[in-house]
Amino acid sequence: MPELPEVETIIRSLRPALLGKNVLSANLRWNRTLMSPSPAKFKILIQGQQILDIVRRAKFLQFKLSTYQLIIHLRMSGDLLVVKGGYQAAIHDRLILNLADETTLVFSDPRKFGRVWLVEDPAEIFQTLGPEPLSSEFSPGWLYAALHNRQRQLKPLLLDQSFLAGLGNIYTDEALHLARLHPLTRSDWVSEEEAARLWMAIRQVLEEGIRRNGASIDWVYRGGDFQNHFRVYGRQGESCPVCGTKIQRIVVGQRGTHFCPNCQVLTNDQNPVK
DNA sequence: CACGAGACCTGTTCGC
DNA sequence: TGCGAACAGGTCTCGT
Repeated sequence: MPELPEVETIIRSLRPALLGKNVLSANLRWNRTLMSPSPAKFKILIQGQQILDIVRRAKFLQFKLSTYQLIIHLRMSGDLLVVKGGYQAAIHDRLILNLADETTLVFSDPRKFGRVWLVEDPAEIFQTLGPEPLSSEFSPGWLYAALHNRQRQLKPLLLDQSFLAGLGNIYTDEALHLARLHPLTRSDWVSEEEAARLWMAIRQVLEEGIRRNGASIDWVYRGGDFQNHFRVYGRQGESCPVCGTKIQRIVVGQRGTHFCPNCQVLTNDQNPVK
């Protein structure tokens, strides 16, 4: 699914097209997309709501409306697009919002994992999220302390949204390679210097992802071009851009994990997490 | 607390 | 060509 940079890119494209617009009606085409309230209530409550602002929290899109907030998580295959003029629903459309001025906001999601909420206050949805990696709250010192609070493998820990909010499978692999840390490294074995490197790497890959308008892989094309600049993700068998060693793919926590066995050496292999 | 497996879903690509 | 397996940007729940 989209990770932080893809969500950020989508929001930046939606904002100018949607701010100030009123919602006329909603067409929910797959009930399980909607977490709350009930479909009937949702259709009534969202009518007449004006879109005042659209912001991002972790991988969630947060639409601030007149009274309520529309919260959307795109999960693996969700996408949002704005169509001007008449719109004919397509096969994978799960929620369609008809807006003023012949404008349509379409939530398309082939795999049906995406979720939508309409709430007065999203605090409950966000309450378990860790810090934003691009905020000042996320500092090298915080990261070092947080890593030492746990005994987890780095890769699954960085994917854990309650630890740090926004990284997904691609940017985690990219950040670990840039930081020269093996995905299975024990979090509490990371030195201060390594933590600082990881902090810098996370910032750098996310910022580059945003600068390149995100990554588009598979058939879910969103226009970004970060996929052409991956260091290791999906490049198993190819040469490491730093040292030329063949990039390896292993499975960690049921996620494909890509790394350079020469640049990213496991220093605690005598003391694995499990 | 930490991990692995299974579930939720559909579509594409890979391997024989 | 065909067909099943493997795989995909995420997250939740359960058992150990």
